[in-house]
Amino acid sequence: MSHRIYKQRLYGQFARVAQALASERRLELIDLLAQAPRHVDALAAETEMSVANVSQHLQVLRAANLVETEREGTKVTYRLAGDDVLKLWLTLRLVGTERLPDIERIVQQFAVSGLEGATISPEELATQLAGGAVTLIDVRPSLEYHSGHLPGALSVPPDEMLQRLKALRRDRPIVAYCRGGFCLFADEAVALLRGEGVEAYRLDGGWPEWLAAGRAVEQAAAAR
Amino acid sequence: MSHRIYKQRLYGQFARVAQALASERRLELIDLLAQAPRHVDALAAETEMSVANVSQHLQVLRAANLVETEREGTKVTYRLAGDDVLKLWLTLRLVGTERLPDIERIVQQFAVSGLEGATISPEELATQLAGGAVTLIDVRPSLEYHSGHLPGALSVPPDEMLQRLKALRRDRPIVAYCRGGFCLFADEAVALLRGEGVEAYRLDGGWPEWLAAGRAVEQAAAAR
DNA sequence: CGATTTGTCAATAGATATCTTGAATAATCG
DNA sequence: CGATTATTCAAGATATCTATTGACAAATCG
Repeated sequence: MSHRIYKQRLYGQFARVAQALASERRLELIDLLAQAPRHVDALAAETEMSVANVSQHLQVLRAANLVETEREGTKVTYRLAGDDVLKLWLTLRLVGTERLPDIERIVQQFAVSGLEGATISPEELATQLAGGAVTLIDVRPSLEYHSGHLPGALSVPPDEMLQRLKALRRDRPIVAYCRGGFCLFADEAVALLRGEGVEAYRLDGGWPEWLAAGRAVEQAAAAR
Repeated sequence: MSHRIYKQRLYGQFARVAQALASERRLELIDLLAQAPRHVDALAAETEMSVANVSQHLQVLRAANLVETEREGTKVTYRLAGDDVLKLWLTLRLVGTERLPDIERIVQQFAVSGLEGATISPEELATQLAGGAVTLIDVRPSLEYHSGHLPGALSVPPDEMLQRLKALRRDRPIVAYCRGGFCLFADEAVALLRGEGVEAYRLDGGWPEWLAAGRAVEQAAAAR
């Protein structure tokens, strides 16, 4: 029966995509690339993997066409191949969050305290931004900020958080965002600000979620 | 640095989900369960796998909480654990379709001919159904039809297609749907009808896509 | 040109995953 | 209760995946 052959071939192809995702390490790489395109050595440094190992994992992702490369001199930039890949990663995370109780446990174990009710939805933020009545800060490494950020956001890199937070005007609410659902940078910033009596909120989600939702952004001209 | 530990544990969890999907066989099982809950032996028969092997794959899916089971006497029914799992599978398929050129090639190789422009979008169908001016047929095995189908759809099981199509009234357009994007049952029905001069269309997508879009359905009371 | 930087490739050992086989369990039926 | 049906479990051979090591290639720089 040729129907079987047809289906087997198709499932085999879809499995290629799933197999490419089926590695802790590669998911970490995808998550980083969801923030900004990067060179191989930057990925290696951030993930504490060897360059050779990162390169090998990137080849796997590239074989499934989930990432694209571009050479610039001696360096090679990797980026996600498209919005659909970002969406797949976010959906995978969603399913994990709903299905695996362990995830909730891990999150609670590392959660920053004192943030109850201190979140703001993307819709709310969009409204607030239109009114211009809040200060928005991007709590991610500056490489990521410079690759693209929410409209009007100020950069507060995590490794300079203390100084940068001091320099902010505090006469209106501050909203912080970072890499997304499981990233703690924004939580830390909000906790620090609240500890000093400032009205601060954390955006529900982060850069990738905002991007995937198709909302307005300020983005560096991405070579394509 | 405890951030690293936190991230590694999280990625490890998400990888569990991806690993569960990373098998041709398990994707086929998920695809069948996306149509209707089933017993193990039904899954084995439909996939031409041994019961033991199917059971083993189902255990993997269950370990990742992607499927649920329910015992009924000596039989065990498996079903997808939730809409989020269905959505993940559809998203994975979408990414495959966009990223892997091989898929397009396989589809074209097996495509039913004579169907150019013979598709209708879900939105259009919803409007037509409200007007009651079309005959809607569900071209899937009757087990799947009885588990749930589009409102007002008539069952035309693939193995009785010829007789059932003859019994349809032909004074108004006929719309066929089946298991979804890569299923050929509806295409075959439409091709047969068109060959006899009947105005027939194929719904873009199928049962899982309709369900995932949150549209109205007629569904058997699912034990939960 | 030779040296340097950056990334890829190849080989290998160890760990995981897959499928088959046959035995074990769980519920039902006569 | 023993027999039957439906499913799961355990063991083992085979294949695949992972991380490491060291060699190789490509572009740049002095």
